[in-house]
Amino acid sequence: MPPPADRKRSSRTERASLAPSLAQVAARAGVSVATASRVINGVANKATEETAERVRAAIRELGYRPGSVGRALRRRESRIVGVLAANLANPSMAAIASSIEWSLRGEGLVMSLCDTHERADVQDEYIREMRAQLVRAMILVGAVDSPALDEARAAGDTLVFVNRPDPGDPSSPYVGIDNVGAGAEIAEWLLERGARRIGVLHASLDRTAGHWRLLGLFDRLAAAGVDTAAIPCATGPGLDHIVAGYHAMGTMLERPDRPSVIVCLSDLLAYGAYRRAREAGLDVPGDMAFFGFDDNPINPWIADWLNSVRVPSDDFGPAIVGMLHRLWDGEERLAPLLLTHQLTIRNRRLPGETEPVPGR
Amino acid sequence: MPPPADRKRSSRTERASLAPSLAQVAARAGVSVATASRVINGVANKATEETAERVRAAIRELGYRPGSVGRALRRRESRIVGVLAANLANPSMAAIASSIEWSLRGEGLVMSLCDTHERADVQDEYIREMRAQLVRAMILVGAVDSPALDEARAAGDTLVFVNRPDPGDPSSPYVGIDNVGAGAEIAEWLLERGARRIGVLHASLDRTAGHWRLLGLFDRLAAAGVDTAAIPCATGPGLDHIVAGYHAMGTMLERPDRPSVIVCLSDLLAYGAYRRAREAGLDVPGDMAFFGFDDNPINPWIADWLNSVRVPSDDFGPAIVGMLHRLWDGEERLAPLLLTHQLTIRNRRLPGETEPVPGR
DNA sequence: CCGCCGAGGGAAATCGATTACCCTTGCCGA
DNA sequence: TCGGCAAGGGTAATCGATTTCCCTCGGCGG
Repeated sequence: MPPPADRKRSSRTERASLAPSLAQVAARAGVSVATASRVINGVANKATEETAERVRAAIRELGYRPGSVGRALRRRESRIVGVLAANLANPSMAAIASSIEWSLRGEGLVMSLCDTHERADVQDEYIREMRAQLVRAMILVGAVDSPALDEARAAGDTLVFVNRPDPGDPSSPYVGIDNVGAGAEIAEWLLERGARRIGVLHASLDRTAGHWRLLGLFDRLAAAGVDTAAIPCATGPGLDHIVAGYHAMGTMLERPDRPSVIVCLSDLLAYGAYRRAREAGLDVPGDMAFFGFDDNPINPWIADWLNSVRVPSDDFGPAIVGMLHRLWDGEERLAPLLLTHQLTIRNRRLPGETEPVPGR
Repeated sequence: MPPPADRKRSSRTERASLAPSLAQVAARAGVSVATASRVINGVANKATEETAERVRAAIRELGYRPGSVGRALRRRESRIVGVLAANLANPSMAAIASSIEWSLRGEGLVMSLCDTHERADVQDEYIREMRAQLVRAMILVGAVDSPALDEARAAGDTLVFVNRPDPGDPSSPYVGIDNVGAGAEIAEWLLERGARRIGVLHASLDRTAGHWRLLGLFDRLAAAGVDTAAIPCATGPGLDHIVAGYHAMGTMLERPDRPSVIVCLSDLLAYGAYRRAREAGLDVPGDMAFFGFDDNPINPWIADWLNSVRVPSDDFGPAIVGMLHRLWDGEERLAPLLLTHQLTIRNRRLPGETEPVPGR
């Protein structure tokens, strides 16, 4: 609640022309506002074709467009969909947001985009504001646990969780990729190639996609008899994955058993690690191979040293909108929707490893 | 106007709990809605401290928050600011959008983000929708000429143009960088180094930042006696700068007088060109030096071959919000606000050029 | 001829917050 | 003592669109 609120915007209130209202349309067409409204909304058996045409003509002549605010007030639901992203600086989240925006537009909806910066208090503030806007749904791309989130869930708001399941209720609608499976695929590839000296770089593992990616990676390796406890892991401080990757790589390079394959739990970590490795005089990918996750669209252009798991950013929008429709249609328990990822290998050679195991 | 409109959302209308209204707060505090409203908005001399405290207590107990929709309807102005970006897939625009979002949040405003895809019809649709939402302002990051834009300007809406001036009125409020100056700085650097074999890659030059960058570059070169008409320029089709850069580079490589320095009018063009050059067997930056514009934040990490002009993305939000306040305060003719860019040189060596001219 | 039904359409309530306008009380100066 | 004024607060209009009632008119079956 902003206590004083600046009230000095008066000079600007004198807008040149106000948008025409439904009342003006009705007057011009010689009908009541009720009838005009019904024509606009296509209510059947409520107007002669001739009447309807008069209304439509008036709309055209005045350049009328229904005011979203009045409509939202009455319907108790606006045409806005709130999208709360944990970190817009991450290009993969930005790409997902962009995909969502485009799909919403196809439905006549508008995206309101917020960056929670992974902070519960900021997320709370935005959730409350979105609810005050009577948004039609909220899409949380990387949600954190917070009181307002609980309120929204309890109030029966339409919520879709993306990339990270609802921290407060695992059964909430979810769209993402199979992070465990993706981790396992990298493990599989490394096993086939006989990679031994593996290292892992990660940022926060608390409730993040990274947690599951690591799980899938290690489970598959362990199942093949690898002692995963002996695999060196490094991390770095901070929310910025690039910087974290840079520092984590610094730690990794100090180890006596320096790995030759670095699996980074996100592309950004790999970017930071890449620079650190090169500063240390290493040749990439000659001396060290890298794996990432997300497969940023720029990788094929300027980072062909990076193998990664492609996340189908463009599929998120349609998938999420589809899920929204099913929720609005009253479907209750929606199974998590896992989009298909794809292991993208740009660099097959592993530095200084034993010979590849012949194809099975 | 969507003709039929699906009316099947009934099952979902049964929200569990409705948000409390001002009337409920007033009732609980034992005052009228008018008084409650005035307490909330901090109207002076309209309530005893004791009364005000009762209202505040009721607000706390009910968890009340003013509904933005009712307020917007009455005030004829919502707390939303529409941001229309020409291309969100471009990380530099996404970074600017992110900066704007963060600054708006500091003002208690909410960003509604739209991607116009450089299309006038999409921009029109969004502008009309934003106006129907009674947005407090619209920020156009790369506007194109369109009818609805004219309407908005004529109606006296608060508009701020970013990166690309208002195509319909050069005197509209503008925030950007000095593209001409930035182009000139690159020219200056090239002249100092004695670079001769220069090539230029560009996408559309129609009313874009690239147009001014090229102008600054060529003017400065021409002033130093270089025959700019002889400088090879190449372009590629499409809206995606990366792909355009890739194809443009293909064209450039076919020329007999292959340049050794490529100035790309955006970083993305450089990314595409980089891959094409490497596919042709060139070593970058050994065989070919690259200049870009925007200086994507990931450059220092994974693209240290690229010299670029840093655009201060983080400064856009504060600058734009500052401009909004001056507009709301009634200031009329705001001079264009040019943020300070910076030439970032990561690679000083020019391949196969004559010796650098000794420092002047 | 009566009752009923459907089509066509209008009047007014409604959503939630703001605000113009009005009323009362107490105090102070003339 | 009276007028005026400021503080404190309530009533109701208002913003724009939707929607619930309600009314009228024709036609049709009984």
